[in-house]
Amino acid sequence: MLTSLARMATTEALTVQEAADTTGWSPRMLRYIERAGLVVPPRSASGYRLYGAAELQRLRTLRELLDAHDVGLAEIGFASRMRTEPHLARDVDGWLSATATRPAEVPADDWLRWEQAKHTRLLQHPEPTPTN
Amino acid sequence: MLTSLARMATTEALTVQEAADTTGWSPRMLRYIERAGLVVPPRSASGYRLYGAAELQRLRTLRELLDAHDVGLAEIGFASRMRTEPHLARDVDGWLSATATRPAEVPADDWLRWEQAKHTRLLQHPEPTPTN
DNA sequence: GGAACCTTGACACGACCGTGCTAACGTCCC
DNA sequence: GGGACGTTAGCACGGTCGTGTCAAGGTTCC
Repeated sequence: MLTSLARMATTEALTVQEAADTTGWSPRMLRYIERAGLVVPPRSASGYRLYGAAELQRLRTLRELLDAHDVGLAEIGFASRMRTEPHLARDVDGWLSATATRPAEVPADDWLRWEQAKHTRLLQHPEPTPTN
Repeated sequence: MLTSLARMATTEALTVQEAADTTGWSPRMLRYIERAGLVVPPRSASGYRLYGAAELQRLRTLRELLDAHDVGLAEIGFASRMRTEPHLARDVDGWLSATATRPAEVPADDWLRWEQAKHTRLLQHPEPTPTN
């Protein structure tokens, strides 16, 4: 609307609904995203969220990020944790670096089978049927 | 039991139940963990899971990892994804590096408030009460 | 050949994720 | 002062996570 355009020109900040309109997120999700600590807009004196150009950009790229790869807000929230908690990052990376159960005595075709299964990031299609 | 000890000495591999007993996980969880691609033991000709020393060690350290920090299997599964999918890692790290909505015009105490909120990894205690 | 184990598959369940909607109440602005 | 909008809190709902349990069927081994 004209009002929003006017305010944008003057105060350089949008309200939730306006930000929602220009980013494709719903107001509900904008609050949720804030809650997850991913995009936290400043507030007006009376508590209104004020989305500036920076936040809008961030929201759009966030959407692209989620759409591109199959990830959720929780996941990138976790990634964020990994950078702010070096303690955590060290342990997790350390564990993952331990070359998971070195596959030396694996029959080679079995290896291949579970290797593919592993690439289906988590549970998905079951079909393995254990050769019985 | 004696049986398991005997087999361990000879074939160097434990069955699910035995592995469960020595690692503290339940058999159910061992299968779940395998499904998540975190610890995948080789199989016997007839399909039995064979947990060797490497897997057992891995299972114990995994437990420590989860207990130490507040993380779940899904999370470290995601961390694993980050290392095997550089495409993903690049995008996520890139997004996080964008110093989230530079807090220049934030009233400094507000900043502090949402900064702490962010550290409650995701939703938790609500109390903020927006200064109204 | 039978007991004790293994396998997969499924139901169940509480907790959280992602989302929408409604309620109750404050703010903005004409 | 009233309407359009903001704020939070809450219910709801399908989906996933982390678990347990139980069923149906193969294996091991005495």
